[in-house]
Order: sequence, then structure tokens, then C-alpha cells
Amino acid sequence: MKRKITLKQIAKELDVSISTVSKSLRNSLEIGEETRLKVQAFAKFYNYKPNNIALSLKNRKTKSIGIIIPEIVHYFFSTVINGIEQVANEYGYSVVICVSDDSFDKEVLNMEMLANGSIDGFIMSLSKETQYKGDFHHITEVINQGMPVVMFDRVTNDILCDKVIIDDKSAAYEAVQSLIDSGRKKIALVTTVDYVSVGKLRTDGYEKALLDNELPFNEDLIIKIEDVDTCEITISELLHARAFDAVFAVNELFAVTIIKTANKMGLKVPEDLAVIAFTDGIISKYSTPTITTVSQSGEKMGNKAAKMLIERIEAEEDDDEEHNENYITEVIETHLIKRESTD
Amino acid sequence: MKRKITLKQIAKELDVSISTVSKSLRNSLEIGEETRLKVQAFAKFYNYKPNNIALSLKNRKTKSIGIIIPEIVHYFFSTVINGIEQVANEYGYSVVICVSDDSFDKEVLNMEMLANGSIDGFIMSLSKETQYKGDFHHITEVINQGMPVVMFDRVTNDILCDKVIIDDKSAAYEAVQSLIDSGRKKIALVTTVDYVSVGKLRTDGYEKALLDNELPFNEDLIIKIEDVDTCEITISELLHARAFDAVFAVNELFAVTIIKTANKMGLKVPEDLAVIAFTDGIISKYSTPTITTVSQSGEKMGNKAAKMLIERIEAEEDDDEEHNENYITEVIETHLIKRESTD
DNA sequence: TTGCTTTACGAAAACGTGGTAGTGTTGAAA
DNA sequence: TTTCAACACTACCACGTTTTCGTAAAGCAA
Repeated sequence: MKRKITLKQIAKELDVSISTVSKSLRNSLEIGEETRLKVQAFAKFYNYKPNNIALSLKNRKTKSIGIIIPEIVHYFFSTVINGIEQVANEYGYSVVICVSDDSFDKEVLNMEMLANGSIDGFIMSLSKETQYKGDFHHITEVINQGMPVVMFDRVTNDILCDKVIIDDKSAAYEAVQSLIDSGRKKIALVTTVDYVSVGKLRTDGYEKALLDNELPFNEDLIIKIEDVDTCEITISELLHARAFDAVFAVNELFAVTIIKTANKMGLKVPEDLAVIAFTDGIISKYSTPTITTVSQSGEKMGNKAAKMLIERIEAEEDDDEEHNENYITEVIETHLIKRESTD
Repeated sequence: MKRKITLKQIAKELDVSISTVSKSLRNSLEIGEETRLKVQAFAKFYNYKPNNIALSLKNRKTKSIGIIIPEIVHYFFSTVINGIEQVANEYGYSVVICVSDDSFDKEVLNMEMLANGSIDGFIMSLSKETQYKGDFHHITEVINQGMPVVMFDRVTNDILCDKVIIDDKSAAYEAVQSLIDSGRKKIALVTTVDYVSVGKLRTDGYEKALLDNELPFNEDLIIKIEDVDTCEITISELLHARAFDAVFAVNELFAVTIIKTANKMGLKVPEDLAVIAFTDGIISKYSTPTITTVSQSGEKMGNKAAKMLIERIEAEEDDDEEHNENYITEVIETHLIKRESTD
């Protein structure tokens, strides 16, 4: 077992100074060719690679970015990570990932863990609990320290920073409109509890589509679900009453559960019940019937977020102290992917 | 914007030495109470946190572990990450994730990027290309530098290190046996190309189960699929010929595609065709019918792998030079989760 | 006063790197 | 012989921390 070799060891071995070694390896003209080649050969032989940690300390840059997300076993979030990773890699950055598990405390802890020099910037999506509490001090703190932050998907207006979102409201509008266009009149919205920002926006879009088409907006048709396990019961009751002929679900898990429930009751999808889901995940592609979805490209969001963050990071290098605060909110376009669950 | 405060700045501000500050904050008895409390108060006020990078440099530990996986938008791998993350967090480690995209070059690049001091150890699953090439020099190199490596799922015998796997062979055996027990005689195996180590082992288990039950082992019933898109065609041909009455698929994507193909042809699952899949992912739970699977708990694998790695890392602290090479291969148990696709 | 121990703190090295500034030697021009 | 530049290299600093060693001042006994 040979430990990684350092400049110092090379210097000692070749009986020159550390600076000579350093300069030789960076091909400085200060060093005579003979010495330079000798050093280079030696370094190559021992597979010298500069120590990243030392470099980070010196340059005050780690070339890594921190990602904080609520879940990782989650199609959408993992595609976002994928998108981030691609861009990060391209620019020579590593990504370090922390999962908040939708817990406020974990989110804070994770941010503190990374904020002490480990990374150059954050990309994050808020945990449910954080959104519920409305406490963002950990984020402001980090930003005040001059660390760039990009938020995506689950964002908040209370924090000024770059953001990448989709236009949840108009995407929901489009989905509901397409249900209306195919003749549906009683459209239910299956959503999560209010404090998750995206749930709220999608509800707004749903409502607007109804009103624009002069359809009644009926509170009873908004089904708020906190736990997916309770979904089935609620749904089946409403289906029994034939209370609706179409469903817009804010995620594909709800959608597939609804379809299964409907099937059990002998209802046909899409004939008796049309279903559209938000988030184009793997379930929608492979369920029976396949589910029409509003795609939100996690990969694109990740790409964009990473680009924004890295630009911020590298911009700070120049105008060291004065960071301009013209924050951008990027909106990623969505589109409806028609599949078998609608007609 | 206030940059993070350092020991030096505190020292200057309070007109004491850096060492005094450091010691005060670590509650050293060397420092008089008055000074100590003064420093602590000041540090608290300015929210002093030691710089992780500096600590890493000093202690030669980064308290972070590198994960290299082929894909991240992948149910199994993301559950493994989740498992790793849980344990890592518990022990105060961060995880930095690199995706090899099943490419050898990326795998090498990523490892080199992380190996220069950024992390204390690796947890990895080999890329397809690496397994195909059989070139593991990048891994041996890292190990030779004294960096602990734990491999999981897609491992190789050519590398000596800790490993976490499931008993693919006996798990496959169990699955096929259960098909036989329910009266199936012509059982097809839908698998990937050979060089992915797990595919090979599952094939072995399949074969053994057949032979043990004195069923013919027919090469034609082993369907090797490289690309999931070609799956449907191959399958439908064989189904037409009624060549088999049960399928053991090595992943759930194959399984669901098979079921859909069978349905299209008017065949009923499980009556006409029983299906079992490896990997208990999200598709199996939500497809129609739900799919009987061999569960391989990614979370448990991740937990175990992380524990093994961290133990190695922290063991090295003590017997600094001599690391004992009694590597362990941990086998995670699997079990059959019966769902609707079998009777 | 001298010699010894405590108390309370500071200086400096170390981790590994890279850049700036400096130093000493050589050879050639004045 | 002196002076100056070119050359080839070394010294030193900074990044932020911990830790070992050192030491000045104070206290106390003889």
C-alpha cells in the first residue's frame, strides 16, 4: 500500500525544492528543461495527482455543489439529480447529496453540515415541513454568507435567490382544459395538503380552467390527500356517487391508485373516468392503461439549475465582494403527454 | 454579506492568539475562564463554525464517502443510495455521488476525480461496460492507495474488497421453484446479456431449479435482451407459439412489458402466463396485475455497505499502516413477494 | 533573593498546494 | 575587473485548523 505521493515527497526524493517540483509540473519556464522533465517523469511514475483538499483550502473553492432534496427514491427528484450531475460533471464539479426526508430539522442539519466550506453552492427543493413552518432562516443565513443557492420545484417567495420551476398553474390549466375539451364536465382534483407550494399552484390552475369554461367550481371535488394509503377509500366513495367523470391528480401515485380503484368498481378508464396526472414518471408509462401526464422534465430542471448555480459561482470569482442580486426565476415548459387514460 | 469568520479573525478582534481561540472553543483547561468565556461568546455571536476543508486537510479525513453507480434514475439504485445516506448521516458522513452512465470511461474519470483526497472511501456498483471489458485497474489503484472500497450488486471476483450482494442464484432458484410448484412446466427466462454478473448468476439459479425438478433445460427459452425496446417483438413471437406458460424476468421492466404483450394477444396473467420479476420496484407494485417479485432490499444493501465502509475507514485510524485484508462478502437475504401475476 | 511550580497564554509546525519574490551562479558586455 | 542580465532554482506566504512545546508572570516556600 503506497499512500498518495505529495509534492514534498517528490521534492525530497529528487533533492530539489517543493516549488521546483510544483513549477515543473505546471510547465513553468522558470525551470530548466532537464530538471523539469526529470520531475515530470518521476511524478508520472508515481502517479502524482494534486490533493483536492489542499487545493480547495488554498483556492477557497471546492468544485462541488450540494443538493438538498426531500427524497431520493422518487422518480422526479432522481431525474433532477441526473440533470444536475450531467452539467456538474461537464464543468468539473462533483455533487454531494443530502436527503431531508421532508424533515425541517434534517434539512437544517444537512445545510449546516455542508455550509462550512464543503461546497461552493446549493441546489435545493424545500421539504414539506419547511414549507409548512415557513422558517427559512437556514437558507437566508447561507445566502448571507455569500453562498449561491438555486431552488427548484418546491420554492418559496420568501427567499430571494435563483429559482427553477415549472409553470404549475398553467400546466394544470392545460391539463384540465384538455379534459374539458374531451367533454368532461365533472372534474375532480386530487391533490396534497396546501402548504406544499406546488399543490397550491396546481389547484389555482385547475380552478381557473373550470371558471374560464363556465363550469362550476365545487369544493367537494377537491380531494386533499396527505397519505396515499387513505386515497383509495376516499376515492371509492366519491366514485360510487358518480360524483365525477374525470380526475386531475397532482402526482402519478394518486393517479394509478384512482385507476385501480375505478377498475375494481367496474368502471372503465378512460370511458367512464378520464385521468390525467402531473409528473411524467415511470408508473404512468407502464401502468394499465398508461396514464396521460403533464410532463415536467426533471432533467431539464436539473440542467438549468446546475448551469445557473455554476455561473453564479464562477461569476463571484471576478467581482469578489459585490455580488449583483438580479436573481432569475427560470420557468421550464411542460407539455401534455397523451396516453390511454384519456380519450 | 459577511463571509464566514475564522479563528484568525476572532483572534485579531479579541487581541489574543489563534491558539488561545482554538483552545477556548474546545474548552481547554489551559485557558483561563474569563478569556475562554469571552472567546466563546464572541464566536457564538459571529456564528463561528470550523472550516471543514481545513479540518479535512489537517486530519486527513473528509468525512465523506463516494458513491459510483451506473444510473440514478433507477429504483433499485436510488434505494441503495437512500440506505447509504441514512447510515452515512448517522455517522456524520456526507455522500458524494457520481453516475457512470454504464460507461467505463466515466467510471474511471469519476473515481479519479474523487480519489485525490475528496473522500475517505468508495461504495460502488460496476458499470456494464466495465464488466464487459473486465478492466478494473482504476479500482485496484484506489485500493492500493489504501482507500477502502465496498462493492455492491454488480461486483467482480477479480477485485479483493468488501462486497454486499444478494444470493442471486438461490433467489432465482426460489422464484423458479415457486413457478414449478404452481404447476408450470415451460418456464422462460428473460434476462440481459451475459457480462452483467448478476444476469449470469440468475441464469444459473434458473437452470438449477429446472434440473432439480427434472424439467428440460431448453436454451430456446432463455431470452437475452440488450435493449428493452426489442423485448416486445421477441416476446410476442414466442407467446404466439405458446412456447411457455411462465416467465421469470430478471427485472421488472421486462416483466411489465411481457405482461402488456401477453394482454394484447388476449392471454391472461396469471392464468395463461405466470410472471415473476427480480427487483421489487415501484412498477411491480402499481402495474395491473401487480407483479410477484423477488425483493432485493436496496435499502438494506445500502445500509450494510455504508456500515462496512465506515467501519473500515475508522479502523484504519488506529492500526494506521497495516490494514488487515480479511475482506467480507455480505449476502443480503431475499424473499418472494407474491402478488397477482402468479397463482 | 533564589528556586520551584502553576497558571495562562503564544509561537510554530503540520496538513498540501501554488504564486510571488528573492537569491545565487554564470557568462558576457562595458 | 566590474556590472548586468539571464538562468535555475529556493524561500516564503497564505488557506484554517489543531496540537505540541515553550515561556512569561505570578505565587510560594526556603
